Amino acid sequence: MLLLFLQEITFMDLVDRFQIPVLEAIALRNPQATQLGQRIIEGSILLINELGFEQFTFKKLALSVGTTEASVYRYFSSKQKLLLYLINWYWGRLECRLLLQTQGGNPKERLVKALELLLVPQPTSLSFTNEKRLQRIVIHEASKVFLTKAVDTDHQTGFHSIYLQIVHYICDLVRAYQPNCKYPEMLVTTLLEGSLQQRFFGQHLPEVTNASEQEDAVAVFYTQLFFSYLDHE
Amino acid sequence: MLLLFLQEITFMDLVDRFQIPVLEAIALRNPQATQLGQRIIEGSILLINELGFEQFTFKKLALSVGTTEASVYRYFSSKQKLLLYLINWYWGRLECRLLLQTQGGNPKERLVKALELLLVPQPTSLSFTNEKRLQRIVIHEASKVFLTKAVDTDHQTGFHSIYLQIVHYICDLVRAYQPNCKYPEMLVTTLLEGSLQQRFFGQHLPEVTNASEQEDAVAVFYTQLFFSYLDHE
DNA sequence: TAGTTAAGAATAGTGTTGCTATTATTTTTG
DNA sequence: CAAAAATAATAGCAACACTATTCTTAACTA
Repeated sequence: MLLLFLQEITFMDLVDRFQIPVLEAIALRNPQATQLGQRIIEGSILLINELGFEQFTFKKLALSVGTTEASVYRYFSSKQKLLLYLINWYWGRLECRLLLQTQGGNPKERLVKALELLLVPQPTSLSFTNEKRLQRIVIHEASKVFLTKAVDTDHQTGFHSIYLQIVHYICDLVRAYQPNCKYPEMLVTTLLEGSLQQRFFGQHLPEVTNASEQEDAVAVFYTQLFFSYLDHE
Repeated sequence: MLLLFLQEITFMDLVDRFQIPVLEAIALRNPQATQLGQRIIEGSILLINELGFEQFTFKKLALSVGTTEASVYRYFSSKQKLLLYLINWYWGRLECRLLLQTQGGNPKERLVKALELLLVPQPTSLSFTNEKRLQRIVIHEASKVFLTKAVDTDHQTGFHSIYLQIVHYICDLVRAYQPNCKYPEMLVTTLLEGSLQQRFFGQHLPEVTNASEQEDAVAVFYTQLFFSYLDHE
């Protein structure tokens, strides 16, 4: 019991302290290393949530965390980079959980665990409200790091490498479970992106989803979809 | 043979002349009704393709079609509205095709036809290159009409009604085929949005999709996914 | 046919955004 | 403690989204 408790602490710690090399390439300085940097991250999560990414500016951010626009530019060369940083932070923690929590068991069990981690919002040691806000940003803004003129150069620079790793890792689990699967990548990204989109629809266009009907509708639907496709052949 | 030819012409005509009430609410004036309006539409398709929506401005558009920024604002109150117009134009023509081409047959046949219309790019009477460009805009920019702070008011105003109608129509086909299906809306939007996203990945992040492997991979995958889910229960 | 109206276009703005160069201040470290 | 490095503040610029106002031309009408 005590051991379990200690493991819990250690695990939370691991996920949060997990070093993500990509993040250092995205930011000009490491914002976690200074007090101002941390205020910038905290403040940006609050403000992007409040205003939406389009209305969010470094000037407004600077005002809200008590600094100047130019100082924010010393950490991030653009607001797009800041968003990329936040999104990668989120994916980085998901990847960490995936690697730690899908080690044991047979292929099916590992897949089921992976789907749970993807589809069910996970608790963290971040403050509850901050975690909710970051999830809201992922749901509302994550696609915007792809849907930009800079995708190709961002991709070349490796800014999306964590996302690629996650997709690749789950595809390997899929192939271990069902070696005949012809389109594992499509299946996995359909799940990843689709589940986020359904949560967006649930909040804003409830007519085109069933996400608002039950708490776990998204997880249930995509798990069924996933395995009925894999078990069909 | 002659009759078939005439029918072809009439059909093309129908799709293109199809009146879309939403479009009139989105634009300040009907751009199809004046020569300048048509140049604005044509020019915006070219320029959004070239620059991406973020870099696209009314000033650049005005320059490229030989008018002034203020004149463009007499047709569209913002560049977001112009994008909404283009995307709704695309959905409008898809809806028209759906209504015309999925009338006969049993539920299964109607569903198969509907999926084909959704998943396989359709020829039109627009110039081939212009049609390609509009499809590229839908793939790269369509989500941006949802992912904005104005979703809720846009939705209330009915700016997304064509999209809702399409989803609703196909959901009815799904229910006719498989009355027990618990999550038809999720299934249909997963297909609609997923297929666009896979084409985006195919062009920019080929590692996370199988869309680039064969010409028809997207259509094949989503058709399989769709029916293995519906036939599973 | 002269007069009224309205659509269309041009001019010239306003306020905001994204970003940078420069200078000043604080903190770190040899 | 002094030099170097990190951090912050000032001020500014070009571009952007959008608007108010005026001018021009075409269309209808008495």
